[in-house]
Amino acid sequence: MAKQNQPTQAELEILCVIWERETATVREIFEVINRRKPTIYTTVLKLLQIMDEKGLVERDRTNRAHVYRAKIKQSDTGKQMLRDVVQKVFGGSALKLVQQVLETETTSAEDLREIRKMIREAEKKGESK
Amino acid sequence: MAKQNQPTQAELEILCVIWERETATVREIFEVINRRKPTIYTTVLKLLQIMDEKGLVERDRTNRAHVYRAKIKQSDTGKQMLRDVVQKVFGGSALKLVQQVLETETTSAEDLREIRKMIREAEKKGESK
DNA sequence: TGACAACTACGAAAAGTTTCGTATAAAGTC
DNA sequence: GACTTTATACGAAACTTTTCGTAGTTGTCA
Repeated sequence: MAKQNQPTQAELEILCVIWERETATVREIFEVINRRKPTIYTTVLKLLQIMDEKGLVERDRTNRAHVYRAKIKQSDTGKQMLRDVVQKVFGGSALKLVQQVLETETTSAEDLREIRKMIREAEKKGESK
Repeated sequence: MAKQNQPTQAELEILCVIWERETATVREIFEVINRRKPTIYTTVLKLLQIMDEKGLVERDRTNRAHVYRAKIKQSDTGKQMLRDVVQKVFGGSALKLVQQVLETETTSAEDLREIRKMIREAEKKGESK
């Protein structure tokens, strides 16, 4: 089932790192995060333990250094967060949101082509209904 | 100047209501929010006072019931939030985000046409550089 | 004017999140 | 084997955010 367990800010930071590399140990995650923002090792560790309890990640304890893996998908998390943003600040309009993104983020030519393609598909889907 | 003062969850909830009606009293905001989630009047009041201090809203105190108005724009807040989401869960790719939105939210035919237009513009902008 | 209703102010409790220190165990090194 | 390094566990402090109760003020109306 779905979750009411959305990750907090710090948890998201950590999930990010895990998502990028499929699997990670505390030390690996710590290295990355510590580079961006000086942090203490056990803080990351503790957070991961909490995330484990919450079911956001799972861990393989066979080796001394436990290996973590995300239990929630990046795309689901993104979906949820976007749903929130659309709802709260774009009054439910996906259009306005996309508009905002295209204005704000620099988007490469390939990406734009890609988005075009997606729109075609979305239109097709719409017609068939 | 820009702000590091992003609204918290509850504050956003309130901002939403204000954005929708330009201007609002505590009672009006309370009514709306209380409908969604039973709340106590003074909780909303307190939050608004805090938001005032933070500069998220401003208030006209001439009448007994103060009239609040958002001091940060909905679009700026949206921008900021999207920047976060793009960064954190879509690895900085606006494409992936748009993709997600088009898959998730139902988007009307007109909206799709509109998005198309925006892409043309984005492409033009890209070329000119 | 007196009683009541609707407001603001605000401190402090409660809840949620993040950070940090200490204890303890396993691995590696000389 | 003793020493150093690198792990996990975990409680509790520190912060942040949200909720709530109480006090005091102002307007209304009979």
